[in-house]
Amino acid sequence: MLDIEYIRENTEKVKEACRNKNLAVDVDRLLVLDKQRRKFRFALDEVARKRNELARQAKGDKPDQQIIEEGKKLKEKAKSAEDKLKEAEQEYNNLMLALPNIPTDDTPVGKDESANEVIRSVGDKPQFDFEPKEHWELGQDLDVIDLERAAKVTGARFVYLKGQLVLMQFALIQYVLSVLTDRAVIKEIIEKNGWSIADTPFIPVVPPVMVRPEVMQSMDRLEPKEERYYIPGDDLYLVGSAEHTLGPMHMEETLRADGLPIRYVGYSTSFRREAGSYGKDLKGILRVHQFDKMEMEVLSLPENGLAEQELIVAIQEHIVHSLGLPYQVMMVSTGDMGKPDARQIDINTWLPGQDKYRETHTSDFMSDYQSRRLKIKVKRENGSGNYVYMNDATAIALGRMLIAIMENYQEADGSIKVPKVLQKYLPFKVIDKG
RNA sequence: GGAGAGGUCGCAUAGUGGCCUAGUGCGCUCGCUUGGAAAGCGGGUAUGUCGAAAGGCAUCGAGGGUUCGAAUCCCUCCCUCUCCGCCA
Repeated sequence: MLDIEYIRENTEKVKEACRNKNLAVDVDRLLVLDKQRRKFRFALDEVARKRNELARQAKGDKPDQQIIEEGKKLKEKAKSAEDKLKEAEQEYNNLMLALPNIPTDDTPVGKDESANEVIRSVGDKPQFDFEPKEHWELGQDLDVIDLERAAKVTGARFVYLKGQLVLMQFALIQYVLSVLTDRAVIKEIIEKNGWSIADTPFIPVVPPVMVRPEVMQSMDRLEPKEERYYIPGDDLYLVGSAEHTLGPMHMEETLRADGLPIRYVGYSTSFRREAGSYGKDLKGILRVHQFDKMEMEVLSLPENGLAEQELIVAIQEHIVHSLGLPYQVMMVSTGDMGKPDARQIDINTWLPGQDKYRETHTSDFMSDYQSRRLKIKVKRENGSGNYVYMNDATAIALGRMLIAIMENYQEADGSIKVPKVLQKYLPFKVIDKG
């Protein structure tokens, strides 16, 4: 949600953001409703004041008939004033919720993903003296990915991960936790880039994977609903990311400025219905309904919000790079970015089997768009500031990183070498048929 | 899942229809006092919203209702605690 004062003062900018994000929201109508809403609010307050006065008059005594009559009249007036206000406010709120966040100035403007800009490409693509295979082929041959039985038991786009691949998933979790919880690593990245933000390490969290609808609405992650799994008996949604329950962890709280930034790394299973992706990535585990992921979530002072995103991206790069995977960093354009994003940066990792870079990480700078909906505030000395800035980002999407490792580290015989940084967590250096 | 008890200002508590414009204690803070401190005494100490301001309005877990008038009565929901059941 945007600040109504900001909308009044920067109407053109808000309209431009809607256009650039391909969203149709009637901003002029919103401003009309804003005026109405305040007018009706004032009228209602006036009636309430009169009612309070009358109640004070009646205090202590048995009220006489005149006061009762007067009170009844005021009650009627209050009711109709309230109805008018509610009606205006409802439409106002709907429009407020429909408005997207304003993209930062350095976000490329464009209709869709074709306008995304690659900022940098890092790492050398591996050279093979054989035709590299895709991950599903490798996985099936090594008997570490079983899609057929998963389809039989649960359905398409579900998977059994098995054996050494599972051990590697847990090695990845261990490795990523070791990076994110180490103050020295965070400090080194910050100093190398000359940023002036805290070296606070990330606190590991295993969050709930179910969430209330109204909380998802506050996160602006409920829509499109078709993308979410829903449990009617309990009126709960399954999260599509740990972000969905990490972000609202501090909802309706006022945080101390000296307690910021708060940095979390959540580990959870994520559930996505993949509505609208029929026919896309049908083979393998690139796009499945259930996958495990580690997610960063950072609450910070407003002035540090952008630097926090820079830090997050640097951490993502550190992880991908240390795993020996070639990648590119991409600035996502207005047409492709999320509605609540002010700035979105993706990391696409090289998949030799597909001969393509594919999205493995995303980083969402939300400014105060989510915190305003979630009512997460910060108390400051000078009284200003109000809402915290929020960032969320992939720490590691386990399935997709496994794919990247399988395809980049494959050998001619179909075995897969274990990246160096993971070796200390595993009792083997190669995934093979054993 | 069943039974019961609760949710009030940063914390603790009082408050069973008008004296609540929510009291008291603690904490915090300013001042008096002091060589300095403690104690003591006095003042201040929530958030949102409308307004240029004065000030108004709203908020006692949330939402509805009854009433001239609700922290207080009724309904629905959320959460916490205790006991029982079930369970990794």
